[in-house]
Amino acid sequence: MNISEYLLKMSLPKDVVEEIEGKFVRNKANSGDYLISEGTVCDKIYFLNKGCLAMIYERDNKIFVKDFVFKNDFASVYESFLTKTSSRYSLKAISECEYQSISITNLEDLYKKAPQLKNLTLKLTESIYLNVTKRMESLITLSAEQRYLELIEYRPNLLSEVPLYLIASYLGITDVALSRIRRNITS
Amino acid sequence: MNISEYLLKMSLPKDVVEEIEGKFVRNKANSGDYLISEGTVCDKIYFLNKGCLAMIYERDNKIFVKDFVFKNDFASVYESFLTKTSSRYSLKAISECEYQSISITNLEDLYKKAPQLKNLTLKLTESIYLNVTKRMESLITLSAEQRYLELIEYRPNLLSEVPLYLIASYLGITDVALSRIRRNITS
DNA sequence: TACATTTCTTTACCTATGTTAAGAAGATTG
DNA sequence: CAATCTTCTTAACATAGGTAAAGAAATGTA
Repeated sequence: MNISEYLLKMSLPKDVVEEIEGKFVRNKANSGDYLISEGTVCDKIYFLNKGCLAMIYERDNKIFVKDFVFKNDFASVYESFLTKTSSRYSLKAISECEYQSISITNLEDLYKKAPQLKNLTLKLTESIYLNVTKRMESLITLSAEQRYLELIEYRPNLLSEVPLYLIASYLGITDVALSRIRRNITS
Repeated sequence: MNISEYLLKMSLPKDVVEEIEGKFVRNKANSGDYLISEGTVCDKIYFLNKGCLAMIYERDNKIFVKDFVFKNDFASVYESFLTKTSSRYSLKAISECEYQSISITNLEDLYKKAPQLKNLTLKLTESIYLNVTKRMESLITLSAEQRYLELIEYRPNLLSEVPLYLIASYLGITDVALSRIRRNITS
């Protein structure tokens, strides 16, 4: 899947989609590469064609996973992108990736030519808002075990694509705690 | 402060602001009143002129506070509003409140007449996204005590306007745990 | 294939927070 | 003002999850 198919699904007209597609630059990343590094301003929006990304935050030898991005979805360090301030997160490839990206300048040009796109941006912002909200609710209302079960039900491919210590971090627990939880479940 | 002052600050032209203001209906609520009840669709956006609201979720005799709303800010059960599905949350007045509200129908009419307003909506969605994100980060990276200290620094008026057991819930802990934390701090 | 590195699991011990229950303090109502 | 209800604190005990360290398993590399 490429970005055109995605945009057509969102019922944008074909000519607009072609213009948008043209502004997106194709790229590859190896596992471990950083698309965005902590401390820099994220001035791009990415669309992931293949592979898996993690938005992470490193401190005191610990790693905090803010979110995962799977293929056929958009990615950006939105706080940095929206506020044009330097990002507290890195966007890191955790497998071999293929992606497309567009700069904020090109995106704003497109807004002028295709105002419908602003709707798309609004929808994307809404969609990531709904995601963060759901996750926050899980953190407050569920136990770590419940969150883990919910996660693998909701994103079954996660286990095969992402190392457990990153999943643990995403759940807000240590790898040791996750290991314990997994043992309890299988027994 | 009323909604006009707020909108003028966001540099919307005066005539647009007046039209918007006209579509907002003024209302009052007593402490304990529900503006929106769990299970209904939230089809309004509120602007709080006075008082304090809590977005809550009740289950098994427990109460989960999703967010507080203070005066001079907008409120809505956004997931319900955005997706037009029934809300899992209630919006409850926790003090004497005065507010203004606009229905989604009227809001969409305004979009047609004043497309700039869509920008405002985007900005609001972005702003609540930034809030939820910040809170989720706190939940993952900080201890309950750190979250409490951060909260009272960031929202110093909270302690005087909101009962502690609601603050505890917002922090993701019990009232008992918060009481312990407060004792440790003052000693 | 052998060695090195990364990821995962296990153990032992520690701490923060949950649960339940009781009482104190404060607020509300007849 | 007394009675009632709500909120806050404290105590005692239970449990989930953290920390550190070690080894096992898996993966990557010379």
